[in-house]
Amino acid sequence: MSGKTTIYDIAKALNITAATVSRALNNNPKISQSTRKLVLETANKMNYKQNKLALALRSGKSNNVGVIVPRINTNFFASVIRGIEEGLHPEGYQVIICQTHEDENREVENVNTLLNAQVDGIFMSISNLPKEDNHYIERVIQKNIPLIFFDRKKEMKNVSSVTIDDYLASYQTTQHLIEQGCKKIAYFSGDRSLEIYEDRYRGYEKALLDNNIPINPDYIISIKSNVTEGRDAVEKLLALENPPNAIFSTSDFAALGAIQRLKEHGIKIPEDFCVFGFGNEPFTKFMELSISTVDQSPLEMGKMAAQVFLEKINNSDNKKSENKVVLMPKLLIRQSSTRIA
Amino acid sequence: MSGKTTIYDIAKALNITAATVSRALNNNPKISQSTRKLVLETANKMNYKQNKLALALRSGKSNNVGVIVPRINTNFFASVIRGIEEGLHPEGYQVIICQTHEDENREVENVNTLLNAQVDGIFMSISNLPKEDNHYIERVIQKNIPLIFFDRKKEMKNVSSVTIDDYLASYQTTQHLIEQGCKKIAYFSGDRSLEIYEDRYRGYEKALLDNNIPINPDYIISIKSNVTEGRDAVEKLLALENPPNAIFSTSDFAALGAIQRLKEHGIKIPEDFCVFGFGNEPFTKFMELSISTVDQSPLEMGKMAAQVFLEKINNSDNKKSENKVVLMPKLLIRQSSTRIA
DNA sequence: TTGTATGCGTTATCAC
DNA sequence: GTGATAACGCATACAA
Repeated sequence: MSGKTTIYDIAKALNITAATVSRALNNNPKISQSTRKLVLETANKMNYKQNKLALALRSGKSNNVGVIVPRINTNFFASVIRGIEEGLHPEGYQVIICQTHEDENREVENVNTLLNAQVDGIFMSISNLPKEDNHYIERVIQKNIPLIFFDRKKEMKNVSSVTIDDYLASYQTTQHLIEQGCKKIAYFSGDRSLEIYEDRYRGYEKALLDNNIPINPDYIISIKSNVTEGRDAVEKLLALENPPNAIFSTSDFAALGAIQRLKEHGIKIPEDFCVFGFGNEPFTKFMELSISTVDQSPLEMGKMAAQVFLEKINNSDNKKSENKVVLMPKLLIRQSSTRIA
Repeated sequence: MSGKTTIYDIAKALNITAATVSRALNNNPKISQSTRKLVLETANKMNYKQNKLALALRSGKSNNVGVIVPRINTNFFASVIRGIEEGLHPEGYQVIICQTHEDENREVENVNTLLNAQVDGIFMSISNLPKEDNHYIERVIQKNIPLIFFDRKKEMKNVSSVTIDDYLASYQTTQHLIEQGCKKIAYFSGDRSLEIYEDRYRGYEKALLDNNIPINPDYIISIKSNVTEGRDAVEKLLALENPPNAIFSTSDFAALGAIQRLKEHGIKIPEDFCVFGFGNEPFTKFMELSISTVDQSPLEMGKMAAQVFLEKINNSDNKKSENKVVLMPKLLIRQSSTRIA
């Protein structure tokens, strides 16, 4: 009783065959009520549990999906994963997580591992730069297993994606800052070889253009998403002959660093200087000076990604098609950018 | 070439048998160098990838472990999971995540699901109250698959655990507050039917006792871990005839809510009132008034849990034994509780 | 309605 | 050193 009861054990106990047991367990119509009941009872008595591994091997369907993210312990990624899990749990899928640490070798390795594990789908937020070598991704598509990018996507045929409209978010944010009276808006950019950062940059650029504000290359600073880089960037900006009076940071952490450093310089926010972040990290709301930011609705993004996956799975003719879902960003205008009430 | 190449395909291509291919692939000593090389080459050419599912079924080892947490998107749990993943990845294990949403039915369901998926180990942070019915946990132990509790554990035979010394953390924190001149220390408690919260309460109690400070039942408030509950609790405390002059909150979020509300009442922190949190949520450090808190080193906790699991797996004689690891908490004394420099 | 036989992809145990 | 065969646990096509 301790180990594992199989359908054979049940069959033996009932002097019937394993096939019949299997049918009874699976509510197969071709079976008499009496034997079904009998099987169900003894199965329960013998504490039978289906071995998903055997089922998976037999059916070619593991009921597992893989999620690949740079790291799991940031609010954004953790929340997306939560959304995916919640969307897929009712359908009986389990979620396997993989981290890349922004290392593209790890990304390739993770994809292969998931493929070998026979997952039924892969969700991923790109880490590596969009090089020419997409061989490992092609393999996924060829195997005809659904691939869904979220947030950091790569434009590809036959690959679905769920993202927010980064261009729009960026455009609206820049527009907002201009309306607050800021004409000299610095921009903290992520790596623009990733689509989301390129899109955000274009939104910023376009908004300035539409307002007849020239682009100042000195105001464009490439940063990594952490506090220190935000602080350093502020130093550079304040050393300029003509320093800016606002920062739009594509990272909340860098925005925080910027605010810290600006304050240390005695600059008043938002009176003298506006700051806008991106990502709606929990701390942005909690600060005494709350930080304006863009909400990416990660939970909804995850749930939507789950839906996209399920649709692909259920419409087998649809499997080859792609579905690009673009969610609306939400500007959370808080104290750090509110001059005009 | 698109679908799946099996060892049979390789065997056929080489006019040898699948067994030989398998041996070659697994570096079995009983094989000639020449055939091995040949097999390896064609395997590579045909883009062969081992089907882990078949291997798992055959070997009874899935190379998957399950992690069960109340929710994945809090810094603490996400970081522990990260630690587990990083500790297990080098050994070839994949991590399957499950959420309970603090619902004990979900907890039972998740354990069963993981068992059916034939995971090689289960890591879990208890959600449900330690009722008498531990049947679902017993099943895990009986099946002889390693079970490791982290943080929210349950005292049981044959179950390992990794926790911090909650009693000590709480004792030291209370002692610290007393040393800062606070004799009237309110306490925000979690559900004391969970061991960690009981331990923390005992630490608080003992420190007061050791300092000849009587316990004031009005100061003990049971809260959930969120901002609102912290705010509400402060209201209750300030309405007392003899209100406290410090709060030790076992939740950072409640500590934040408390601070917000205290400030709104014009109470100065830390001059008039000290506040101490628990958990080292990222925002505690970022606040303009940084919040003192207890660091639980979640990353280390996860890595340690991974180690405990690996030791159990590798010493099969050790499998039945238990290993209770207790990590040292770190008090992070920040502005919200620093009167004396 | 039930039983028989087979295959999912591997590896281990025999033989040769 | 290599081949044939069985087994892991399950579900189904085919027979009966």
